[in-house]
Amino acid sequence: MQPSAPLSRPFFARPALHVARELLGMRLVRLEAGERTSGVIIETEAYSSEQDLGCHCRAGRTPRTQVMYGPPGHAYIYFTYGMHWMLNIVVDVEGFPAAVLIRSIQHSEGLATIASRRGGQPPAQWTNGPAKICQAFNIDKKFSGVDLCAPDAVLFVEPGNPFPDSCVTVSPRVGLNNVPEPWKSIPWRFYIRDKAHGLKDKDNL
DNA sequence: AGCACGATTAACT
DNA sequence: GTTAATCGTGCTC
Repeated sequence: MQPSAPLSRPFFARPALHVARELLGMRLVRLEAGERTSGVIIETEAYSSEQDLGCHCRAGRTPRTQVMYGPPGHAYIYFTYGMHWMLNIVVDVEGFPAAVLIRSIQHSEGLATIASRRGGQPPAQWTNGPAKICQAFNIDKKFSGVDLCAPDAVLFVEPGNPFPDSCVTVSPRVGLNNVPEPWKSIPWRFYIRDKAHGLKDKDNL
């Protein structure tokens, strides 16, 4: 498979639910010292608007959430539980706060590098969580606000093989234990139902 | 200036 | 199933 051009800004300049669903099957790519590390996105969550009480933007514009109000296609990175970084991609139109959290990927390139950063965990545990992806790809606050659509981006998303709806499960978002309804249960999480079957015959795995 | 909590993970029992 | 780790952020005083 030839390397393809990264997804450009119009892909991200749409409502969070659309982008979250369509990112499934796309490839998250990290360039580091000339090496490619990548994986197919298999789980995402949508966060959208100040009315969404599960979204950090419920607090409005703050130093942390500022980037979510900016142009789409940039990285929104935040730190939680005193030790974990999370990668989101800013979506929707500039001025409207929305982002998609990348929760899980199926790693496929740069496996030796990923293994070295994942502390002897078995491969199935390398990138099956938002903080694990950031650890595996060496992503932290230095990526806050970085443009994933820039010509020289070292973190971006490539087109992949889209999953049909038959492979996709929709559910409430994870970890919003103290968030009031309806936001706690609103089905804004998208993931591949049967990873083994869903990823069958896909490239570069 | 102080406080409670978190879009999690790994290591326990 | 339970819990410690660990600190930035936003809110209250």
